[in-house]
Amino acid sequence: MHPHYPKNGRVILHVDMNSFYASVEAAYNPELKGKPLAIAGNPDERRGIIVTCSYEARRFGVKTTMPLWEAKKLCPQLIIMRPNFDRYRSASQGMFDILRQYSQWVEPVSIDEGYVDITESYTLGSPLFIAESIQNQILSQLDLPSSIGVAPNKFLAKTASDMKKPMGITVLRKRDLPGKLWPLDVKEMHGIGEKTAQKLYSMEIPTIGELAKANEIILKSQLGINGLRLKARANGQDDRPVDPDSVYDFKSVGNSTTLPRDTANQKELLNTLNQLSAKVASRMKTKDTLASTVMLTLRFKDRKTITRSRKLRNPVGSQEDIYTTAKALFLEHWNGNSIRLLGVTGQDLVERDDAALQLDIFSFEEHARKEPLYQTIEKLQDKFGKKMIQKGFSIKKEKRDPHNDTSFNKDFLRDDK
DNA sequence: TCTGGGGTCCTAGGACCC
DNA sequence: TCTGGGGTCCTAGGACCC
Repeated sequence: MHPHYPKNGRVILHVDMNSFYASVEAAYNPELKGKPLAIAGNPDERRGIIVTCSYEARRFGVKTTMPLWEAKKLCPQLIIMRPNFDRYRSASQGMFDILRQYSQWVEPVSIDEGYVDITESYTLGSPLFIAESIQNQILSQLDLPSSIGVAPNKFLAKTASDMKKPMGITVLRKRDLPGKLWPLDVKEMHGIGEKTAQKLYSMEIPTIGELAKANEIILKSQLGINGLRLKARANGQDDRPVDPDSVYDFKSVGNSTTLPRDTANQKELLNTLNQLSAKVASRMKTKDTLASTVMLTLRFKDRKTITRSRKLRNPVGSQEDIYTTAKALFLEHWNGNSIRLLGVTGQDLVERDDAALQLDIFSFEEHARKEPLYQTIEKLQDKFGKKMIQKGFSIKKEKRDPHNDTSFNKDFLRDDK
């Protein structure tokens, strides 16, 4: 299935779109080019934050996740737009279509970045030539800037694409590590966030180079197996394959909302919960999936957040079923304090057809206890047809072929991400 | 005037089973 | 009498990423 691993290694690209949402808006409306532009998630100014901003805005100190009011203070002439997800989705689709012209081994990571394994694409030119060609094509066809990392594995490719923005191409080979990677602060490393960086500092591991030669016993005791993985990455080791199928393996579907104001009004909260359940149900329907577990998220006024979940005997997909469980969890666990955010998530997802089958086998067992077996079999024959029953329920869904599957864009890109 | 919304993966304790 | 060791499932929380 996956490209074999040649003796002389793989060639992986990581393509990362620069300030994607803002760039797409500027491509739609060229008057926005060269101006400080920010996309803000929430129209409410009190709670709004910057999702993406142009490089011009960054020059004023505006950053992603910054509250809107703060950004305006730093840059009064900042142009603020709401997100237009349809535009971003179609731009993303265009970008991945371009990548697939160079290799079938394309793994979308998010709406604006992906990996390409070009090990077997050598007939098209050198890796650097392919990277330049992709970058030029994305710019000329979509009017969008990107950065590309070229490396022997995913981690180094990801790290490389981050090194030169916007419109950079960076090659990162193993022999480049001492000069280019090891001098960097550990907090620059993908996979190390605030907490882990602080732990590493206190262990006197301030740079990626120190991490690369750190004591594994100590690393494991402080950071678990993640510590060992980080050390391997720091040494340029990463054998994760580029997997075009991973996009289908979603594990959960959730919707949440920060309320316009904190409230302890039960009716209002349940009403919101109902709306969130409807969103989750409709998204699960387009993904043709059911949830075996429903999770409720509550964030209180002080931002303390709790989750409560329940595994169900039978998977659910309807708005009513999801809401019933979410509501029950809410009534069981809400302490009456003011709520800032509510969320509903479906987890343990199963495909709809498989779920229906499970249900019927379950009811088969139920019925078999209560009535003569032949009656049950007759009923099931009515339902499935005689052939299916004779086959003994061995009805398997065909495995999807991602390279010949037009539902790709529907599933992955049409869903708000 | 504080800090959105969508996810993934890992850990850890308790229940339960053999 | 007074208690092993291993495994899985469920639930909750935390770290991280875009």
